[in-house]
This record gives sequence, structure tokens and C-alpha cells, in this order.
Amino acid sequence: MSNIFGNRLKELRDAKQIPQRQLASFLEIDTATYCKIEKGDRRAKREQVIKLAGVLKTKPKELLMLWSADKVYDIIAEEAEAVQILNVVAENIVIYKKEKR
Amino acid sequence: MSNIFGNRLKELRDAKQIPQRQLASFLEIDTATYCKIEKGDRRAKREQVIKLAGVLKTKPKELLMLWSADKVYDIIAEEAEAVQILNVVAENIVIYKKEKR
DNA sequence: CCTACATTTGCCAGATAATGTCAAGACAAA
DNA sequence: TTTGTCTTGACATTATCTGGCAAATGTAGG
Repeated sequence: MSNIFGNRLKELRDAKQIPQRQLASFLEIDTATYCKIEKGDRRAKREQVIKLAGVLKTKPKELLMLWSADKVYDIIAEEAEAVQILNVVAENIVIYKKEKR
Repeated sequence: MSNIFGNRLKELRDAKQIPQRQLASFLEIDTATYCKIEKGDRRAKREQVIKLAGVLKTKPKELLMLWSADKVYDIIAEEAEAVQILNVVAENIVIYKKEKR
């Protein structure tokens, strides 16, 4: 699996020497749950990601990007034409943004 | 919403002048359900996509790509940095494939 | 307008998947 | 061994998804 979000989380947490227990209580969840989030066994909720960015003093954008990237990765990793899928999506986003104006 | 999969489905179906009812019974689902799939209110299952490719005489790969693209789109459309997310994922896929060898 | 057929929508039930907790196990440092 | 941290597995609870049914709407032809 990919889990770039969880990895980054651990990186930041280690750098600040904060135990999982502390972040868990901050998010008001079990340490087990937090552990799973970090390992990629569970997905954090969007608001939790933002909260974490706050405590870890990172930009929410950074974490949200990694968090979303993991979700996308899970979808396309199984597919043969993974990279092509990304291209299709990219094209459509551009189109959508054009129409939006 | 995006729904490039459903749109393509309708395109193919119209071209062949097949009523929804017929494709629905082929997939052994209600016409209402099929309708929702085409409109993007419901997601087809992977095997259904493949079956549909068969009846509509298209390459399964094409439909599967669009089908996956919709799923990816739903995830990142809400996010501000949508395009960047795609880049992050693309990078990670490359890395993963390198490690795989 | 009326009929026949196709498509769409709303609401509900069953299936499936995700999320979290608890309890127990593994690991590391002292 | 003891203490604190992290990890894992089994289970309960929720939330989400999928499909069916019934009713509504749309579309032609007569």
C-alpha cells in the first residue's frame, strides 16, 4: 500500500516527539484508532486532518493533499491503466473549470 | 457532477438504439437502477461495467477507465488542489512501479 | 386527448464497507 | 521485570451503497 499521508504524519510526530496517545486524545479517539490511521489501516476524517495540521503546525493543504492522494491511489492502483485514468480526470477538471467561468 | 462514464454509456446505447430496459435485464437489474447508473446516481459494479462493454461492443478498458475516472473525480473535485493531488498520485505510482521490479 | 412505451424520481430494505473500541500482544528502554 | 508506547485482532456500531418498487414524468403516434 501507499499511505503517504500516514507516513508524513509519523514524520511530523516523530520530529516533535509527540506520543500517539497525545494526538489521539486531541482528536478524541482511541490510541488504537490513531495508530491505524498512521499505518493506513483506517482513514482519518477530513476534519481530523485539519486538526492534525493545526497541532503539528503544518499547512492543512499539505496534509489534505496527501490524504486525498491516498484515496485516489487506492482506487486506481488496482486498475491496469492507472496513469491514463489520471489523465482523463485531469482533462475533465480543466474542462469543468472552463465551463465554470 | 462529472459522470463521464454514464454519458459514454448513453452515447453507445443511443448509437445502437437499445432501450435501457434491455440493458437492465441483461445486467439483471431494475430499469430504474440502470437509469441511475447512466445518470450517475448509482455506481455500476466492476463486473457490470465489463458486461456492458461486451453488449455495447466496446473495449472493457475504455469503460473501466471512465468508470474509475468518475470515482477519482468525486474524491478530488471537492479539494482545492485537485490537480496537484493528481500529480502526487502520479509520482507515487511511478515510484511504486520502480520498487516492484 | 389518449395510449403505449421509455425514462426518471423518491423512498425504503438489505447488503456491504468503514470507523471506533476494547482487550491483548509486541516492542523498547531503563 | 516494569513502564510506557505502539500494534493487532475481534467485535459492535454506523454510515454508505445498491437495488427494487411504485409513482411521476416525458415522448411519440394515433
